[in-house]
Amino acid sequence: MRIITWNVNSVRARLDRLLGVLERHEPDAICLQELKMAEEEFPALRLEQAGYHSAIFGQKTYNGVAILSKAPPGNVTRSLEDSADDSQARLIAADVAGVRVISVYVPNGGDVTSEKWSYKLEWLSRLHEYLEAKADPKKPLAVCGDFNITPDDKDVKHPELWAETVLCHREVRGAFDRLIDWGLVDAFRVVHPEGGIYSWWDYRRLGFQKNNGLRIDGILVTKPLAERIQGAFVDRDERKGSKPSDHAPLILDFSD
DNA sequence: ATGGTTGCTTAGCAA
Repeated sequence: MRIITWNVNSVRARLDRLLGVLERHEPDAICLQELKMAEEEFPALRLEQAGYHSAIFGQKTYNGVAILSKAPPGNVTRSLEDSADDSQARLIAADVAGVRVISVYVPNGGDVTSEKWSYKLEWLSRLHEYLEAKADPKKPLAVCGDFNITPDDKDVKHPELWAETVLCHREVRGAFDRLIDWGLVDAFRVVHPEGGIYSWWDYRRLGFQKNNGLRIDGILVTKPLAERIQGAFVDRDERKGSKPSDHAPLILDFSD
C-alpha cells in the first residue's frame, strides 16, 4: 500500500501537477492540504476519471484538506469533532483499504508572539485529544499531513536560521512528541534516521534554489502499520519547474 | 536579513 501526503497550496493552481503525481506514483491514498477552495469547486469528476475517489473538507480561500483513494473511502469524518468554535477546515479522516487515514493541516502559527501561535498550540492539543477519543493505537492508522513542525534539527538544512521559529520551537516539538507518545511512529524517520531530507522550501528567500529546506510534512503511523513500512522518499523533482507548490510530495510504502 | 514569492482576491492576508 502506498500513501502520499502533499500540501498542494491550491488545488486550482496545481491540478495538472496533481494529476501527474497520481499517474507517476499511483498511490492507494493521497492526503492533500491547502486546497484553498470550497468543496463544490473541487474537481472531483476530473479526479474520478483519473481513477480516484475524493473525500473533501473544503473552505473558501484558506486551508482545506482531502483524501483521494483508489478504493472507496469509508466512514468519512470532518474536523476535530470537539466543542471548540473553529471554522478552519484542517482535518478529514476516512477508512481506506483497512487503514484509518487522516489528512491534517496543522496551523502554521505565524510568529511566536501572535494569536496564531496560541491557536497552533491549542490545535495540537486538540489533535491529541482527538486521537484519545477517536482512534486506537492498536489498529492500523496513518496521520498524514503538513504538521508545520520539524521533528528534529536534522530535519532542517540550516537550523540556526530557523531556531525559535514556529516550525522549530521546542513547544511544538514537544507537542509532536506527545502525539508520538500516544502511540505513533514517524514512518519517514524510520526509513531515514539520518535526516537531511526535506519536504518544504520557502518561496521567499529562494529557499529551494539554496536548498534551505525543512521537513515539516510527515506520516505518523500506529504500531501495526509501522511493522509494514517498506520504504519512504520525497519527490523532490515535483518542487522543480514551472509553478510548483512550496511543498514536495512525501511518499510511504507499506506491505499489504 | 523584518526581506523575499506565491495564491486568492482585488489591497491585504496568509504562508
